[in-house]
Amino acid sequence: MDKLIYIADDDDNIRNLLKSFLEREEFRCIGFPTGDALLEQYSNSPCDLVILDVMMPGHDGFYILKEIRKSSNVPIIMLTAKDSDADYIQGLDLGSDDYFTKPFSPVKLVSKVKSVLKRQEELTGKTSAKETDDGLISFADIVINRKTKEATLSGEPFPLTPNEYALLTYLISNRDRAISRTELLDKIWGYETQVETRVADDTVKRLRKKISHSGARISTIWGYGFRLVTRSEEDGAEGEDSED
Amino acid sequence: MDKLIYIADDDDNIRNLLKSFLEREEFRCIGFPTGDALLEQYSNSPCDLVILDVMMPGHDGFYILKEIRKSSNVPIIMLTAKDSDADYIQGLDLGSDDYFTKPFSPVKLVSKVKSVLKRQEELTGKTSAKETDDGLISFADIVINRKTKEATLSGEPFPLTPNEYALLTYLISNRDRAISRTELLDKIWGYETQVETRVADDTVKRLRKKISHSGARISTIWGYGFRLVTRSEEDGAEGEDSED
DNA sequence: AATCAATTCCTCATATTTGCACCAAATTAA
DNA sequence: TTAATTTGGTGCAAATATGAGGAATTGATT
Repeated sequence: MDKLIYIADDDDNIRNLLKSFLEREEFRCIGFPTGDALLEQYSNSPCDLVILDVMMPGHDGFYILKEIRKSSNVPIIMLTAKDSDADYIQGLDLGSDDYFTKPFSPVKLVSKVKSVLKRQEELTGKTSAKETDDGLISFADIVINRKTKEATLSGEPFPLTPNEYALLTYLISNRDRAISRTELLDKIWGYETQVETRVADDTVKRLRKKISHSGARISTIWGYGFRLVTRSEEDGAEGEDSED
Repeated sequence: MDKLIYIADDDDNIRNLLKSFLEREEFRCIGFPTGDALLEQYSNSPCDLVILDVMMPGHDGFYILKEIRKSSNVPIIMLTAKDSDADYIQGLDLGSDDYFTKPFSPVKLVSKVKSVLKRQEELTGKTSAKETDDGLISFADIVINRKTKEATLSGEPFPLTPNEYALLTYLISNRDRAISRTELLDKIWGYETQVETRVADDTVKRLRKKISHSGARISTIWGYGFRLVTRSEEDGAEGEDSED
């Protein structure tokens, strides 16, 4: 996973507690005794998630939150001691942020961190190129909106099932290479699922039918997997390098 | 300030240039590679100002301008590559608020954006797509007052239960994206893990019934979750939901 | 205790998606 | 060429997702 988390809390105990729990889950953590210190570090070198206590020496957590929000949409989890703070937070339009009221369960916080990061990844995806930071990715005349989970073909709505959506998004994000069946099964169906190898072919088949009138085509790499190509460059390169 | 600006330009460089300049001034920006993509997004979730390039793949900026003007008086700034009066006049007659000829100064564009928005605010009071300073957020003909926790529909009082209120508020403040069930459970019910429950569906069900006579609709993203859209433009695009 | 509103749970009906079997077609190897 | 393997298409059944109605539960108030 390898995500970097900044934690600001003036209480050493809480900071270290959080660190140990998060590091046990393979997160990298840096703690700060004040929000200002965190902010300073963040502006030099951003991280993947921020945990902010509300009450701290110097500027309070709300101030730091606002400052970070001026330049970043990094997920932020607030820690509050008082219920009144919690009320206040709920009144805010916090967007994708979360809050915890002390005392809280470190286990729950960790799982919250995980789910927040997962959600973030869902939205942002890890696309090589072409991704416009507004959540749109496209290939030929197909545009996928990661935010609304909608796809369009030449501007027309283009209904996709969940699996088809995941497959097409993955293909588009990896347009520059061929993808093996096993990789598709891993990434889209997950490691655990016990399904036939041919299920990927099934979804490819259905997706092919749907995009048959588009400028995109899923070419077969015989004995290996698939690759997304534009219809104009019909004969995509066959056997690329790595196989597995 | 917190205004939302949509930009349509097929040139990634220009789009990103504008975005960075505008975001530096605290505007929120979403870029689109085509006017059609912008139009689609706008109809689902309006913004406070639109910047349109004239020459784009698909429908050109003037067409998009006309389409937007059919339903909205949002300020629109046109970008044109040609320094011809025809463009200027045509643009003005169609109801654009201003135009810039490429190459233009980003600084000037930003100041124009500011002045146009200021004028707009003086004219229409507060018609921001986002939260206004007095704690009001709105969508279609629904207005929610976060301070008093009251809602109105077309000005009429609109009773909501606590869960319905939380759900609707969350949907409205995340109008630009689809929201998964697990996120709703997480945010509104506070469930950490994926419990097998359909409480979210239940509340969605009841909320749908209540807003059935409003301009808003909760569309289902099959296999994923929900998203708030306006009822008026589920028009041309029929199956505009049920995609994932 | 009785009542009421809000929420959750349950069941059923329906629609959609997905996995798989089976066979045909394509590709490779011999 | 033939045989073995891989891939693609059709159709169907199982699994899953959704929505509606209403019953059960909770919690507050009388």
